[in-house]
Amino acid sequence: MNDLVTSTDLASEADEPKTLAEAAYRQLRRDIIEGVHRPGEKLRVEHLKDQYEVGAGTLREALQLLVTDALVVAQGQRGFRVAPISLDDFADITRTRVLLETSALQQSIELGDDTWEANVVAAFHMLSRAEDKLVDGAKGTREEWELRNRAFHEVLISACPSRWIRHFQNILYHQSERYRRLSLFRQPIPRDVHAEHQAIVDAALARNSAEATRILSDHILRTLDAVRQLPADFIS
Amino acid sequence: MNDLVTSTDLASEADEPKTLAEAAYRQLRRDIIEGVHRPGEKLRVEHLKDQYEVGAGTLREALQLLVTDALVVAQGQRGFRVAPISLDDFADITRTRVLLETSALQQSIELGDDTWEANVVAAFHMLSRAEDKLVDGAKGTREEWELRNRAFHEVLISACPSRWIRHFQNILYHQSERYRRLSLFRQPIPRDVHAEHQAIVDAALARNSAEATRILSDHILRTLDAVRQLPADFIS
DNA sequence: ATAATCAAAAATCTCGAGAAAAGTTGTTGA
DNA sequence: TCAACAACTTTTCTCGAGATTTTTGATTAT
Repeated sequence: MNDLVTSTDLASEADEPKTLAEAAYRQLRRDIIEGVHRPGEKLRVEHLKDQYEVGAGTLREALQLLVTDALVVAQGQRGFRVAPISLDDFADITRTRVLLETSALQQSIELGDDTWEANVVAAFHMLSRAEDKLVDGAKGTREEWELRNRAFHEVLISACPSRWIRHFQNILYHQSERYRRLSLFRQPIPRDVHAEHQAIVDAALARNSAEATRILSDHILRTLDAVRQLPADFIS
Repeated sequence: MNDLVTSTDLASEADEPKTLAEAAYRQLRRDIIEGVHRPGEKLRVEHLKDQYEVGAGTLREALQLLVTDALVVAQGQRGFRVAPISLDDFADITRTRVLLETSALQQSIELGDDTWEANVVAAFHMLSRAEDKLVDGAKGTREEWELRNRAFHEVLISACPSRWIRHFQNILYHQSERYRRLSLFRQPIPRDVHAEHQAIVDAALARNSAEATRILSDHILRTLDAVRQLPADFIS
């Protein structure tokens, strides 16, 4: 049932890294998203090439790839640094996500076939299971939940034929994931997220486009409100 | 009057290239957009490094930067090639542009101040002048028109506070520009584009958001219809 | 004490050569 | 004649050292 979903992103993602540069890229991306490298931190090639066990030029390429995702900024002749964060930026990311994701969902609902429906309920089921394990608080369950949450949102819009919207949505998801992890967001669990997901699934399967996009919109925007109520030194 | 506009893109663009890699990147981008390197064409590093007079590693970096703009695709261990084109892709690009650009215009109309209005009329004036010269058919006037057309569309949404929307819109504009130049589109001039631009300006200054976005939407989508009526070997 | 100037140090950027992989051609055997 | 295998050529990928640029720290003059 898993392989119903086929990854057709612009930057093909799913498969194994075929080159050292790409491997370093993925490790670096993971470390940045998880906050190992702090926002605004300078990324010195000479220092990192040992840590990631690649040559200088190779690491350089990995950094360039991260510029694509806007997780790293390159400044002229002054090297690289981790993209800074701000509340304004997160608000921007969230609103843009709403714009893209609602449009994508609308098209998905319009065009999705039986297989899409099956994928949606399957992904929702996986996510629900992950939520059950989450209350126990065992280690690694949070990681699992993040993955399945991402998969759920991805499957929802998987029937949207626009590769560009999915591409941009993908970038924004990485961005907001960074904010989510960086913030004290590691709090217990998001609110009654389960009910919201359930409502989205119901509306989607009922082909109620207006309702589904409305709920999804609220769902995404709620994370913005949550971050707004965080301590001010969040920007770090 | 010109410096009213401040470039605040994610990937800062306006200034001079500060590095060899970036210089090569811009030349390559220009050549790809103008069709010097055809869609699907293989981009061999060994051959291009002489042509652009940089080292192999440097050219490699330039190619990576182009992957960001989705003008070049990198395949695992099999080098780079110019991103292929298709009618479906162009349709996708155009529709996504409509989604982003109308949203941006709506916010611009809502938030734009006097300076924004001044920039809009100024850019429109520059564009109109370029159209006048265009009928003479002197060389280089087409280039000038493209630049000012781009500037006009950029200024229109310049009051949109979302850096992300402007960033994505920027990428898509490059993409559609490639299609426009690649196609036989070099035809006389787009239709009565002037009247459409005029109508957009009027609606924007009247703060008639619904009207302005409707016209802009039609305006962008019309280019899609034009391409649809091109010979089939357009995909080349 | 503050500001400007200049030299040392660190980091980035660039390059060409060597290692690994992919693609091509020619040969052998059924 | 066709398919499979092997050696060769081409291309990509990787690495470390040298050249430029930026940054830091100390010195001097106002």
